[in-house]
Amino acid sequence: MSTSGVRVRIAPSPTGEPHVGTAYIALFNYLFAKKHGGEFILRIEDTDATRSTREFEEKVLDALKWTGLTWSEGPDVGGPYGPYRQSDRKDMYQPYAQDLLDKGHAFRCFCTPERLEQMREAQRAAGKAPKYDGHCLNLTAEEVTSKMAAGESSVIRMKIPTEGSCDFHDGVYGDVSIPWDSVDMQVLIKGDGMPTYHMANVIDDHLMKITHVARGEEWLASVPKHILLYRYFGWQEPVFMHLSLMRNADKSKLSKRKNPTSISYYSALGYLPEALMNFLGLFFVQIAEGEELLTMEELTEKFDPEALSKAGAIFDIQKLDWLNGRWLREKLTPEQFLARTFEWASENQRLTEGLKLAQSRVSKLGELPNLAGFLLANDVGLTPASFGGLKTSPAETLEIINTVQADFEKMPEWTVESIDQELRAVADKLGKKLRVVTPPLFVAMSGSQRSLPLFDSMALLGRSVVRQRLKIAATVVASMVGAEK
RNA sequence: GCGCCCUUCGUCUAUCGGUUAGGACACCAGAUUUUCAUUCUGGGAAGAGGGGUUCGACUCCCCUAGGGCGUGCCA
Repeated sequence: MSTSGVRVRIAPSPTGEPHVGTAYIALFNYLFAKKHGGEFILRIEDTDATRSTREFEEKVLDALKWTGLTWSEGPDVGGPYGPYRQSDRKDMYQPYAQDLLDKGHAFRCFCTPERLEQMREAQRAAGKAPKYDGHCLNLTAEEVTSKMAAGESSVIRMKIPTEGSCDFHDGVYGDVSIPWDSVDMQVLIKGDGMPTYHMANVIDDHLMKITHVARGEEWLASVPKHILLYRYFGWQEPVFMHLSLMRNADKSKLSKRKNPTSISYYSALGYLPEALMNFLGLFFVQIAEGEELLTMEELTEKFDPEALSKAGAIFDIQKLDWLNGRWLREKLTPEQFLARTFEWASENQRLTEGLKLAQSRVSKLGELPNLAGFLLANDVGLTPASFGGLKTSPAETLEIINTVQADFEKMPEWTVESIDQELRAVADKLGKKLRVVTPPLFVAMSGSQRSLPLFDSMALLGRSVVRQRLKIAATVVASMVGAEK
C-alpha cells in the first residue's frame, strides 16, 4: 500500500508489438514507485480507434508481465479509479470537454482535414511553423448550432494564450520555458468523439491521482498543453519527468526497422527478464566498479532519478548479451537453470506445436532437433550457401523477401490464416506461383529448405522473430546480388 | 523551415576548474581449461571544431558543426 501518496503509471498504446521502450519507461516508473513507497499503475491508452487492437493490448500486458514488473491497478487487476482502459472511459471525457467549451477555454472547429492540410502546406512553404490558423475560433453560437444541425463534423480544440510563455520545472530537463506562441490549438475531442491523448491523459492522470508523470522525451514539447488543461480545470499538475529515448546504432529513435524492439523478441530468444531489466535499469543508477549485475531490489536501492542523462543512449545488444550470460551463469542454480529452460522452450506452445508439425516428417526422433530446432534458435546461420540451392535467382529471391517483409508490416493480425493469405497475395503481386515464393522464405526462417510448414512456423515464431530473420536474409541475399555483378 | 534538447574511447559512462581523463561492454594478446565457453592478466582506444573567461579548462560562456525530438482529428 502507498505510504507516500506517490502514484505513477505506465500508459502504453496497444498499436503494435510491445516495445522495449515501453519496458524502459515502465521500469523507471516502477523503480520510482518502489523507491518512494508509492503505487505503480497501468493504463491502456487506446484512444486511437483505428490503430488500437485487443490483440496488441493482450500482448502488451503479457510482455509487461514477462518483465516481472507488477502493477497494483490496471485493466486486468482493477482498482479504485477504473476503468483503466481509455476506450472504456470514453463517456467520462465529454463533460470535461463541455466544461471547457462553456468556460470559453475551447471551441468547436469544423475545418476539414483537407483544409488543414492545405493550410499547413502553405505555412510550410512560407517558412513558418504549421499551426492552426484560428479559422473557427470566433464562430458565433448561432453559427455553431446551425453547422451542428446541418450535420457538419466537428472537433473541439483548446484555446492557447497569445503571448508570454509556459514556464515549468521538469525533473530531468530542469527549468523549461516554452513560448505560448509555439503551442498549437490542440484538438481535444476528435470527430469520432474520442479524446486525443492530451485530453485523456490529463483527465485520467488527475482522476487516477497520478503525482509524477515520467514518460519519453517526445512529450516535452506537449507539456504546455497539458499544464494549460490542468489550469483550465483548476487541478494540481503532477511533477513531470521526461526521459531520453533509447536509440538505434545510428542515434535515431529506437525503431523496429533497425533493431529488434519487441519485448517478445527478447523473450523468444531466451533473454531472461531479469537481465533485460538489469540492462535497462543501468541507465537509471550510478554504480561503482564491478556492480553491474543487479537484481530488481538492488536497482531500487541504487535508483537515482536525479542523475539522469539527457543524451539518448544507444541500445547496446552486446552488453545485454553479456549481462544475460552472467544472469544465466551466476544467478541461477542448476535446478533453476533447467526450470527456466523448459519454461522458455514451452513459451507460447512453440515446442509442442512445432513437434506436432514435425511428426509426419520424421523417421527417427533424432531428426527432431534439426527439423524443429529453428523454432528455438536465435540464429539459423544464414550464409549465401543457404540460398544456393534455390531455383530463383538472388535478385528474384531478394525481391520476394523484400516484398514479404514490407507487406507483413501492414498485417493487422498474425495468424496462420492471415500469413497464408498474405503470401498468396504477394505471389499474385509478383506474378509468381506460391511454390516459387515460399522456398526462399523457408530458408530465411529455418536455414534449410527442408523444414516444417512455413505458415505455421511463421505464426509460431512470431512477428518480431520473423521480421528479424527476413532482415538477416535480405542482407545475405543482397550480398549475393552484389557479388553477381 | 521553425522551436527545444544533446555532444568524453566503437558503445554505456565516471569526472563536476588542477586526474598519467577512471570503469564496463566490444575488440586484440597471453594464462588457465582435453576442446569450446567461463575465469584471470595485459593492451590499444575519448573530451566534435573554433573562440573566450581563468594562473589553470572535459568541466563555465559564446559561435560553428553534427545529432535527436517536436512541429497530426498518432500516441
